[in-house]
Amino acid sequence: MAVQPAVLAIIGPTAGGKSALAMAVAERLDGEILSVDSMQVYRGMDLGTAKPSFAERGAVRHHLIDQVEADETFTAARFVETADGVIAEAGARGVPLIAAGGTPMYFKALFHGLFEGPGADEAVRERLRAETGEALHRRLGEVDPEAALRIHANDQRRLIRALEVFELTGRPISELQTTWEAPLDRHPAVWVGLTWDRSELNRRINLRVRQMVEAGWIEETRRLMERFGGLSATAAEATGYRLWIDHLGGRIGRDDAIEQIKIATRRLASKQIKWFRRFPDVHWLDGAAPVETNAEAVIALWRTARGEG
RNA sequence: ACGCCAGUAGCUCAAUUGGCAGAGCAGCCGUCUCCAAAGCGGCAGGUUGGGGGUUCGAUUCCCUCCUGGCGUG
Repeated sequence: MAVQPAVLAIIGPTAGGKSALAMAVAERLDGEILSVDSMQVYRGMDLGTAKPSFAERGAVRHHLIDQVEADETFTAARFVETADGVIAEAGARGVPLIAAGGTPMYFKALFHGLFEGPGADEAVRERLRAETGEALHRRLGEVDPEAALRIHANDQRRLIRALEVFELTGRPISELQTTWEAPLDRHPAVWVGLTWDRSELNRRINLRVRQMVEAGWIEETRRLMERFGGLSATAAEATGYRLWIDHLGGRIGRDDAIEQIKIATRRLASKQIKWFRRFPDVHWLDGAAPVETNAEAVIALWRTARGEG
């Protein structure tokens, strides 16, 4: 007998209606939502990350939102650890869990697993960061030729990680990394994706960016800056916040910032689409269809997979 | 109307005294295993505003027209 899925995964590009669909499905299945989003984990970064409202969070329980302060660091590994706990606990209660979000890396890590290895070591990284990419690449070539072949000499971030793993374990990273070609089966799940016509999605992105600004995104950034003085390196990677920090510092005009945010968001959507379309066994639905229609289709898939015909 | 400045890739700009027209950003493709809304690699992109002239050779010098900006009337 096949394993009954305990998770319903909803993937798709930003501004594509994942949250609305997840809400609709969660309400009908009496389920809870697991946010698979690398930026909604930061407290106070609400408007810019399109975080669900307090009303929505009151109606349906959300997990993996507001995990740390905006001046702290959050990682894929920490996401997996926390999400594993949420899935186990919801499973024990018999509650359906809807994993929805736009961070492909987190989906990969959660359902495929990260390799067993050492975590980040800031001291080691700091030391390696001082070296040139060429020096790092040469050194990696000596201890792990296979990884050196894959990682470009300019890709300092990955060179540092590979050398960090070698220093900490004495084993090459290429030997430790498990294959990501296998099915995404760490947690049995039903996979649903939303597809979009690109120009239609771009229209939605432009509209949403404008709405976020009108809702007070710049003020939100100002509050974070007053509170922390700056965002952590990871939090600052969120689209938009860095532009607003520059805007508040008088380095860029409001309209220019908005334009750049629209561009960055379009690029984000493009990258998400490219990652997600390689995920196996996804039931793709038209994102432009009414939420009710898609919710019904998703619930039907879910019931079938669970043998609840 | 006259004078000055500018016009080069979708955008912002480069191009030694005339010598194969380049870069950043955007776009497209790819990559991604503890920072991933990040990072990295690649590709494509032009009748140099139009027309004429000088020259072996013009984005560059000359003439003319067009467009935009500034100044004076």
